Amino acid sequence: MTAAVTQDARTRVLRAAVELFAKQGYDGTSVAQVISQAGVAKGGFYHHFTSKEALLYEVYGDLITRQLAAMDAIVARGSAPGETLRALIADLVESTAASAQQALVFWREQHKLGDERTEQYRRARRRYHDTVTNLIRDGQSAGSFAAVASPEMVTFTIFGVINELPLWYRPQGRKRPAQIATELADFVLAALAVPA
Amino acid sequence: MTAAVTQDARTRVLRAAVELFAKQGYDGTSVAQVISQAGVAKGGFYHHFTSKEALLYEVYGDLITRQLAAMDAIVARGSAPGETLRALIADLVESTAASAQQALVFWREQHKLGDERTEQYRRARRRYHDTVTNLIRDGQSAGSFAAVASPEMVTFTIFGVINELPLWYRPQGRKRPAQIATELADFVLAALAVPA
DNA sequence: CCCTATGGACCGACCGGTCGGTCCGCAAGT
DNA sequence: ACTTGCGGACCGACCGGTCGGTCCATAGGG
Repeated sequence: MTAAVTQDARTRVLRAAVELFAKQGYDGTSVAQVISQAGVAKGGFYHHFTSKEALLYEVYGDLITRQLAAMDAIVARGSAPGETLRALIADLVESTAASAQQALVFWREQHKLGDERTEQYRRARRRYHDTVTNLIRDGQSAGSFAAVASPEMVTFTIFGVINELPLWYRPQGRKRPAQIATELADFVLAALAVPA
Repeated sequence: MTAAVTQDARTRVLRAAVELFAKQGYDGTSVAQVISQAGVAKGGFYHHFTSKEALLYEVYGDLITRQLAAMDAIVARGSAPGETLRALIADLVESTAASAQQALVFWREQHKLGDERTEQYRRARRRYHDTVTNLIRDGQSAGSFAAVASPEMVTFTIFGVINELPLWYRPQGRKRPAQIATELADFVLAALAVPA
């Protein structure tokens, strides 16, 4: 409501955490560093977050939720396999590039996700993974895609590039996210193209 | 020579470190955990290693060196681009699968590589990367490969899957490393195939 | 006045690393 | 063949400092 002249403490903490976790890793970042960069005292931090771990969950939960919602919307269109795959790649690449730091933190720290609360993030990613695999498998069965490799291998390849994108993508770089997405989709669809 | 009934302490420490770093991350693993699993006391550890960081360097240095040497040998054969690319993929996949934990540790902790000593690991990976990129670029110029995507994008894709292989590869799984390598090479070469 | 938001002193546990010392295989001295 | 001395492998108590987390005082809007 009140348009705060500076962001509220909670938001500042979240932003500082994303930046520091991306740069130094979760275990390599102390709560003291986070609150110092956010301009908040210890008490203020623990007023908003129950623990350092809770902070980590919040950092990567948001991106995954958005990507999953976008996936559902794209699949719901019911387009041809090739078109659907292209749209999925485009959204994944662009949302990952737009939130590269969150994506990097999730990717690097996902092995810390062990408890009940975070298992759902794993399941979310798993669902995304399975959806793409099924899309490719169905496309191959229907003859829209060539059976040049197993659906699993193709899926691992697609997610492999995208998951590592935060490591090499630079917002100031030559290539815009849309162009990266196009190139990747071209590459994948060329491999899956059925011989004329 | 003397087939030690138990490995020497140094080797046990190294093995324990790889395992724990892969499971919990470098910062998430204490020296106390490493020495406990290795069955060595604190003093014994610091007799063999100057610091915890030095231990990390040793854990991932060896694999990179071997992969780079294999790459040089393959390139030196001077085979056709397609054949060379297939051989590089095969070696990368198989060596990564065989040393999945080291590969995982390197990939997850590479952002910690900042000092002089470790910069060489970065350069080694960079050289591997550039070699593949040039191979694809030359192949495209010569007409052996289709210009379906930029050489950089193709390279990122290949290394993307392979770097994430430790996350999903299971030695007891259905697919042998050689089969994974074949599938991946088939996929990549299908995309790069020039239309007949 | 109470309730939410915040500050900062403070806590015990644990961190990476040090240090003085023990143990033992082995080669030289006799 | 027995003794002596030495050097490297290894031990575990201990260090200062930092960790994540707690607690209470306080400020200020309703």
